[in-house]
Amino acid sequence: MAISREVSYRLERLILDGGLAPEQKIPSERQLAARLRVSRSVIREALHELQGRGVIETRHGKGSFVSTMVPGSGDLREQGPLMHLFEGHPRTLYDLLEVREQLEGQAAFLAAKRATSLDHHRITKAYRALEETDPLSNARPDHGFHQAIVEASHNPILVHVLNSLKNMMLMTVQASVANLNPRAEKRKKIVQQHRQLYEAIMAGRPASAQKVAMAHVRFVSESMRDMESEGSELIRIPVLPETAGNPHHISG
Amino acid sequence: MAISREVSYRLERLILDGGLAPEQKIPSERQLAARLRVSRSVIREALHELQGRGVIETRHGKGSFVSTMVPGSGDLREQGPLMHLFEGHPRTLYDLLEVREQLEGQAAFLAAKRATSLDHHRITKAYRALEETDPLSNARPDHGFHQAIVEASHNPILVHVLNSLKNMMLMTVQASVANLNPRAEKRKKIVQQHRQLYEAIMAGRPASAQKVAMAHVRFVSESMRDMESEGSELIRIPVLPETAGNPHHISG
DNA sequence: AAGAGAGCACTGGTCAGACCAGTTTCTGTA
DNA sequence: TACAGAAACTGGTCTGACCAGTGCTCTCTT
Repeated sequence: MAISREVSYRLERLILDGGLAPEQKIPSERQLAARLRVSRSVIREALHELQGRGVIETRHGKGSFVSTMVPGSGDLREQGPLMHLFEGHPRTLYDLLEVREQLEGQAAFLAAKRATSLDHHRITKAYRALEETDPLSNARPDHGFHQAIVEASHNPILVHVLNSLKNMMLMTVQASVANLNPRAEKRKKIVQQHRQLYEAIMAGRPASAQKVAMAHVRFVSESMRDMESEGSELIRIPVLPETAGNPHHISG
Repeated sequence: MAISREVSYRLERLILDGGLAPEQKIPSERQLAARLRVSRSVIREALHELQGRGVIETRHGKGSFVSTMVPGSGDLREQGPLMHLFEGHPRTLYDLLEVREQLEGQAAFLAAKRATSLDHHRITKAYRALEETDPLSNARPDHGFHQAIVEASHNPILVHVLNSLKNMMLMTVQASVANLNPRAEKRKKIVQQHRQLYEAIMAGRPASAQKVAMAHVRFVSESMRDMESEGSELIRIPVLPETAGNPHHISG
């Protein structure tokens, strides 16, 4: 599928499911481009599509805003501003991961319990792709692997919620960056966890799969914390006025 | 006005005013750009807008074509993205509860761990209201109690996700009904679970709180299954949107 | 002559970088 | 202190390049 279409879907889901309130400002085109790792053209085309659907409105020099009348958002509207959570607060990322730990664990549990032979096939395929790819160059296989597991849970609600959370994570800078900047020794541990998770699910050991999956997310979370506390060269997109730097040079 | 907007209007008018019939191919992007004397970017953005409005469809390598479906004639994009999940309603409810079991458990766990004295106060107040109300006449205190616990988790993401799930549940018929139609003996068990949950949180026993909360959701789920298999009459009541969680005092 | 295949000429899709045009914020002066 | 101007944002447009599907055509083989 075309990337711009994917992007527009993701943004729409984020807006409709993620509780972004009307009149809420969404990140600038350049920020979105950097975070989603696509060119600005793609972002602009996706935004124009959402504009056509009436999901957002754009004002020259100001930004793009969630439309006041978003169809189907009636129930989530009164959630109040959730967007401010994304603006530079690293805390939110860990809140996200805290929830994800639980849900990824459940997904693994259910996958080990319910996976059909077709699921097994898909998961295996994704796992092989994961093994044979240089993690530094491409994070896609990692996503594919986890996605296959989540879908093997055969719980559409779970799939949907985890998808929303993943989209939210993409809005934070650190998440993406950290995904691509694993230390060697940490990378090794992650590979091991992936293998354990794979084996537990294929062997049909729910409790074990759950435990490994939860440990995996927790490990990722802690790794990010480490990198952060080390004051390593985390690239921060300054949404807050206090850290006014230049938002360039994000792409990897 | 923005040029791309003008272009999309002109094209739409051209199509709708009879110039172009459904399934008819419209000129290529490069041709349009040359003819209207604008860059291809502008054309692409305008086309994406029309795509969002459902006026045209685009196929890679072939071109753009007028949609068979005319805009404005009530079509698919009315319903929110969540609603399609409820098409086969019965199963979805249990998927929902499956996820809730996990997250309510986590919320209870975190609440027992992180609740401040203010949280304790709120939870106690909600619990007292719960005790003193006839559950058959009003389900509000039940919501309030759980809401207070979730907010005491101090994880805004968790609060948000559980709120969304609760809103989803309210859209299913059975959920509301079952909430109001508990058998006497089941009601007794639920009261007991509430008490255990309350005590575990106030005493700061995370593991215990989690266990009880999960058992509670699971019990509710199983009760619904029982009622369903008994073939009891499902009273169809309209969903009341006001019970949707109030965004107040989400501690920060 | 008939068929298969390679190549080419389209189509849309993505990218990079530059510059223009509004808006907001910071800053140095009067 | 107040105000005007300079940054530093925002979206809007342009250019030119290249990638990726599609389908026609022409040639070479059989």
